Amino acid sequence: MTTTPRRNERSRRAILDAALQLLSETGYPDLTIEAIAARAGVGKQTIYRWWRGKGAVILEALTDTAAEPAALPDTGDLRADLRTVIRATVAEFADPKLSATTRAITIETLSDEALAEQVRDQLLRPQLDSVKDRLRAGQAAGQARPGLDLDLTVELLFGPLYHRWLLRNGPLTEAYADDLVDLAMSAIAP
Amino acid sequence: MTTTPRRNERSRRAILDAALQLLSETGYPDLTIEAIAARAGVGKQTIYRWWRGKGAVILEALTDTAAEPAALPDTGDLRADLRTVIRATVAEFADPKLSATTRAITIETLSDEALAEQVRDQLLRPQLDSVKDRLRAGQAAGQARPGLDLDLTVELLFGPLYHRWLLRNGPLTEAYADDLVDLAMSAIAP
Amino acid sequence: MTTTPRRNERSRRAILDAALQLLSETGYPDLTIEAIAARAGVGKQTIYRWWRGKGAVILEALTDTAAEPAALPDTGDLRADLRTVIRATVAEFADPKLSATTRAITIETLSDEALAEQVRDQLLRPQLDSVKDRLRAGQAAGQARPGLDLDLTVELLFGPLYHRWLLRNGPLTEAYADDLVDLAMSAIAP
Amino acid sequence: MTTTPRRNERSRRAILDAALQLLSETGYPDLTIEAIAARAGVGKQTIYRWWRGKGAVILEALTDTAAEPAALPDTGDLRADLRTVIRATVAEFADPKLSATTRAITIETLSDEALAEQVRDQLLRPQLDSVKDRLRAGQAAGQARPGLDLDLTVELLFGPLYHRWLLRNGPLTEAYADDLVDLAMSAIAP
DNA sequence: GCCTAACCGAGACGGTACGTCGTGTCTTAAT
DNA sequence: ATTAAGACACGACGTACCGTCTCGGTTAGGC
Repeated sequence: MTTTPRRNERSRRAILDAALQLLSETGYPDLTIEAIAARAGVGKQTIYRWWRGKGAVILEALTDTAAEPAALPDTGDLRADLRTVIRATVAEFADPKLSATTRAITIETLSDEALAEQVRDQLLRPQLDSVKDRLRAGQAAGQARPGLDLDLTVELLFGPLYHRWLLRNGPLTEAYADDLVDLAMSAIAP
Repeated sequence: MTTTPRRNERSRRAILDAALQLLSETGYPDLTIEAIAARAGVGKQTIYRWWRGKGAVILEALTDTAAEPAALPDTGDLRADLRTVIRATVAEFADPKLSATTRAITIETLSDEALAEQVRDQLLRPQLDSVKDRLRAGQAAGQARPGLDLDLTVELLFGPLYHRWLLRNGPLTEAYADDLVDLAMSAIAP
Repeated sequence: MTTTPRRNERSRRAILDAALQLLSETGYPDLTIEAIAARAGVGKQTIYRWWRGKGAVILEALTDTAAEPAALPDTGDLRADLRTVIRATVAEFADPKLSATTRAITIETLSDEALAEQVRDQLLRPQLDSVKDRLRAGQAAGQARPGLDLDLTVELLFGPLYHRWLLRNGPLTEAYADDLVDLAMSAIAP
Repeated sequence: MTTTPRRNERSRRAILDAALQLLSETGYPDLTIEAIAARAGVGKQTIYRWWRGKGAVILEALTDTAAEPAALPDTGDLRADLRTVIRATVAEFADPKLSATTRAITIETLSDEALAEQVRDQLLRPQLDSVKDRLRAGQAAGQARPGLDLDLTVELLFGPLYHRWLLRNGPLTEAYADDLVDLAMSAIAP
């Protein structure tokens, strides 16, 4: 029987808060463990003891805060509901403040396979799955083609969005969101 | 009359070559200016004199090497031609060796606006534009809807691909490429 | 209550030893912090943490080693005793090996006021004071004029010596030492 | 027959002037060839072509400026004349501005044998010799002992002075100068 | 008065060391 | 046993100068 780690919750919170603060202040590449420890009033060791690196800290900070599963509305109108979610995502990406954390975690993801899995499973999948569920309901309601590969379809909606955002390949506006949904819908609708 | 900067071409090549070598050996996060300079037999100052950081070096190395515009084939069959290009891109992303550089430059892109612009204009746009041209030809040939927003359509093809690759959201196989093209085509075709 | 600086004595010794070694090998101007750190198996930061520069390191190395107060003999014959000490100093200056450290610290002294004070108080003064004491005893014994300014008199003995050494203004031999003492004695004796 | 070097006098002057300026502004250890060249509006090569290093530049600047042989007065009173010259030297050393150059050249002297010789022959010896001449005249006039080693005697006068100055071993005042001369005179006078 | 070498300014180059920063580990003292 | 604090070995950072090396442009003899 393993002894439960006598972990200091006060320190944990201070570290996660400090990390998010510093992230928005200095940007991810300039974020350091040293600074987090100092800001949190915590020894560096305490961070290294419980996390594998700054990526892991940020990930926990994120999942800890935005833990809501973001259930998708079902108004009965598939196109409208997709508009709602795509518009929301576009808005989040367009806001430098909000997209900072996503950007941060995405960077780390690119060179840390293990972290990438966690991010995918804990942050990305829940979001995509809720859309997938809505699409499935749409199929049942006859608003989406029965044969659709739903995983692929979800990517058809979010992929272009991430692409434009990451590669800065164009403006992220509400009109863009609507156009994207409309184009995707022509592949989705029966 | 401004004096032409008497830059040493031999050094420039040595630096770019060394950068690409080291990139494939150690990966981007562990790539250092110091190592590039040592490998190239060059003073660090010579790198800092002409580039803003390792991101800029890699970018130039990339654009310098793969400068070919990658003209798209036009067999008359739009779907087949798109399959060709998407399959090729999937193959590139699936190969750890080849995708290392793209991954590298994408990382830097995420936190360097200026670099991002250069990457977009010199690497990304030429690729996307060639596909856009093919789509336009497809419209003329009646294989694509006349009203399509071609920029959006191109993103519809490549976005999901980047999304899956960056976020490791699924396998990158030839079958995936084909399914993606088929799904996109149902939004493209008249 | 201030926390005692938990300084690593092993590192301190390794640094001082390495510094003295390198000093005799390469000479002071070519002595670098980098080399000291490497030789000592120590991070550069550890040197910068505890010393202000290479001058300070050498000073501590010197005071740490040659901490003996060098008590002057008193045979009852003032002239003979002064000969002894001046001959010893001449011999030290004439030996390239031994004078290397003195030369080194003197260089740094010339452009570092704070260091100069430390050198004066910790290395120079003890030596001069022991001679001053001997002179005072000489006065009591009637071998030196009662009215002598002893500080000045000490400088009269050592000044010419340093002058000849620093400015390379003549040979540093035993005969020179004796002549110097004799000349000075004619100003000292009643 | 060697061709006369077609040296640019304008550049030479600019370099020497710049060197002296910078010396008084930044101090000798922070004086760089690079800065001299920039200040003088001259290529670095031009300096390296004609001098062996910053020590040599300063030396030439010094000998070029203070070329006056500084003939010693002979009022018939040896003690008074020595007071004059020692007071003047003390004053020079006490003035931070004036002593900067001497200090600079002395530093370089300590680790450059060849330069040391030049300094000794071109700057130091002329000064000492003029005092030596005065002492010789003093001997003829019966104000100095006939048997004196004049080289040693000169050092007896200047040595303590340099010692006090270099090692910062006490104040450099007019009273000090007078006391020093008086003490030395008691070794000089018959 | 022309020709042609040497000299000039400018500054890029391969290097070395600088002093700083952050890493991840280790040690200490205090809960 | 965990914590805050921070020293430690290490390695890269970006900068400053070093002394050497082209580059054109200019300048001063020798013809």
